[in-house]
Amino acid sequence: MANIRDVARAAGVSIASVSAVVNENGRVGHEARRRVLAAIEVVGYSPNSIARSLRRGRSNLIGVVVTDITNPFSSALVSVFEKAAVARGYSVIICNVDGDEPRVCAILDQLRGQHVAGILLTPGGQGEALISQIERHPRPPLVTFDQKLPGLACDFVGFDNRAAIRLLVDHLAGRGHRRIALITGRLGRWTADERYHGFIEAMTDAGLTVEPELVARSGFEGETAYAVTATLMCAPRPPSAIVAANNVTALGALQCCLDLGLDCPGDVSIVGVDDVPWSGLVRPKLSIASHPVRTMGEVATGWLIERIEAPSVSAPREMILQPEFRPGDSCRDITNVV
Amino acid sequence: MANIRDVARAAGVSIASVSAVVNENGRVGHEARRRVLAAIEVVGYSPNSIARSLRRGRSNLIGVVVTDITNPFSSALVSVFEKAAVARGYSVIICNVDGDEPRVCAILDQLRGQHVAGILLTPGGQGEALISQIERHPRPPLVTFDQKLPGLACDFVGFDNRAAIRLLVDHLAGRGHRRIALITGRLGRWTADERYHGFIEAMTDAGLTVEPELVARSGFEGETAYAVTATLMCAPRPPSAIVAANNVTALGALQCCLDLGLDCPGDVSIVGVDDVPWSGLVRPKLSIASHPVRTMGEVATGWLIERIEAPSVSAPREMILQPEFRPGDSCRDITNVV
DNA sequence: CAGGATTGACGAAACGTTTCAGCAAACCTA
DNA sequence: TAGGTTTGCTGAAACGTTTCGTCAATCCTG
Repeated sequence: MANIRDVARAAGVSIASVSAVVNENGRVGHEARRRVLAAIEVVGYSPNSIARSLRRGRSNLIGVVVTDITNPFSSALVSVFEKAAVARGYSVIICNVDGDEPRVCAILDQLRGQHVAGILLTPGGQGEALISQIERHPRPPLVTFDQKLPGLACDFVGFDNRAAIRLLVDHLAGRGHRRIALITGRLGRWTADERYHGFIEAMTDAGLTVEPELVARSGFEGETAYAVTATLMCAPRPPSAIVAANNVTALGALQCCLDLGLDCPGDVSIVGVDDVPWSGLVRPKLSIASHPVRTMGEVATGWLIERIEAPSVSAPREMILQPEFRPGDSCRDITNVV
Repeated sequence: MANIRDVARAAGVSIASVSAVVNENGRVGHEARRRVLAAIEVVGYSPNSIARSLRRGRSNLIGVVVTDITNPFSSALVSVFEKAAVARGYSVIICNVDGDEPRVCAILDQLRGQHVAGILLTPGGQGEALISQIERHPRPPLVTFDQKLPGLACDFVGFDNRAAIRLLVDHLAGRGHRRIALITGRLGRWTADERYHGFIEAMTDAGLTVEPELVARSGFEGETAYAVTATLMCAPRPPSAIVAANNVTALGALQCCLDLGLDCPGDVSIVGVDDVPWSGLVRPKLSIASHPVRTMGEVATGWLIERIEAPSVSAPREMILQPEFRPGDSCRDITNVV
């Protein structure tokens, strides 16, 4: 493949001039520029971005770390992010981690070795080892997304998890539900903790009591949600409504109820956080608190690229987006007290 | 960040020896190796992969080009691919293209400029300009996936689209359906064409006639499928069954029928190609011909890395995986001829 | 018109790695 | 022990850029 030297030779100028033309910086005369552009065309030159990265000390790669790319939440994020990054001349390296912290640390090390220009991180995991690992080394610009790492000073784009749960609880309470169950994500993660506390708060504010046996711990996957739902619904006094901590757990819960022969919303009402693209086809249609992942992705990308290109050290920013209640057909009114 | 020179100095050896230790090639004595490893630990060295790539003439990046990352088919592929690639020491650059050919060409150019080690390509688009662009330049190892580019000599991992449609048509015909509609993807693409021809063949073999007004052209998106389904079902003599060309179109068709107040399978049977992860929650559960995307992804990754690491020019390979029929609740028997 | 400022172009030094040729020492083999 | 082979290690040359300092030529300005 033709390199900058070939172009210089063909144009009869120095390689420094070619570089100046290509990068549109430095001073180049009119005639020289013309000859360089022509030569580029002739020899079919395109800059070697590896050499450029080496010289510049950083690449044009941005790493995006997600916990599960097959979750529609992640793929929506990647989709938004990739588009915005490419439009600004960056390429996106995707790193899938299964949520365990050592793996995330290893990935971050690897990204550092690649000298990526920036990192968008959806942490997953508790965060302690991660934070210390992040703070130990100098690091490229970093924006954390969705999962907050408390105590780490960096930009964060997130979601008001408490408000989301509150919307759901209020809706159920308003329709007369009193025995409301919660299926949480793995506690210890910021989002799961927030949602858990949001549940406690909202229940208390609504004058309802949180019954410990109605708080079920699940992972973020549909399978575990399915299992805990079975336990919930087969208990002597099952709840009249279930609040699921995220999109996939809501679906798992719904599937479990259907498989148990229960009618939703007849026998049990189910609500969840986070929309999914095909939600219109799930019957009954779930009532949800929407999670504006696309907007969040756009903000995060903008912030990250801003930090990459203008690395003036300004204070970490934080943006928390608000949920919106979207009613479906998965809740019913409770008129007579159970 | 510490570089190889720092390690050499700390260990009291030459940088060539450090390199030999790090890459586990070359001859290094026992004592020297020990000192190098210790020094690496002390100075906190991790190799600069940009410099390495420059010297080696290629990076450890693999590009994966998909047409729509939010389609579960794509994200399953990316998930499988990323895992396998990372396990072998590669990183994955993700490139989302919206299906138009010039964009794919531009992306390929860019990947070439990045000196990626290999490319996994899910073409999208007709292919003529693409093929000529691919063949014009020297290119890194390339495996095409799902969409075949007829005439391009490179590895291909695909799916027996004709057989998939045949399974569906045979199933419907076996249950007495005679007026069977087809919703195709965009014709001109290999997969869509294959499915179209598979439909014609299977119908003919089953002794059924293909009625032109029952062959509807749609894009690959749920929205367009929704629209053409409306046209199909509102016609004077609607079909008793619909064969949808892919996962998303099947969902679009189903949604349309439900919205029209039709019962599925009571009023119309619907079948589709390709599974989706949440299919268990769509009611009625669709009968489908499964698309083994995970297996396909594993084969493709293996082939690509094989070509990267042992670039002996062997003949292009081709692997076509077979569908499997998975019955759901979206079909009924037709006993009395309509 | 003298002197300084600006412009246009260039050579060469980095960036951090891999790898090849070379060299001394140690090791065989007959 | 002489000759050749193997072993362990090293210096230096690339890979293709960007960028800095230098320099001549041209341009102002008073």
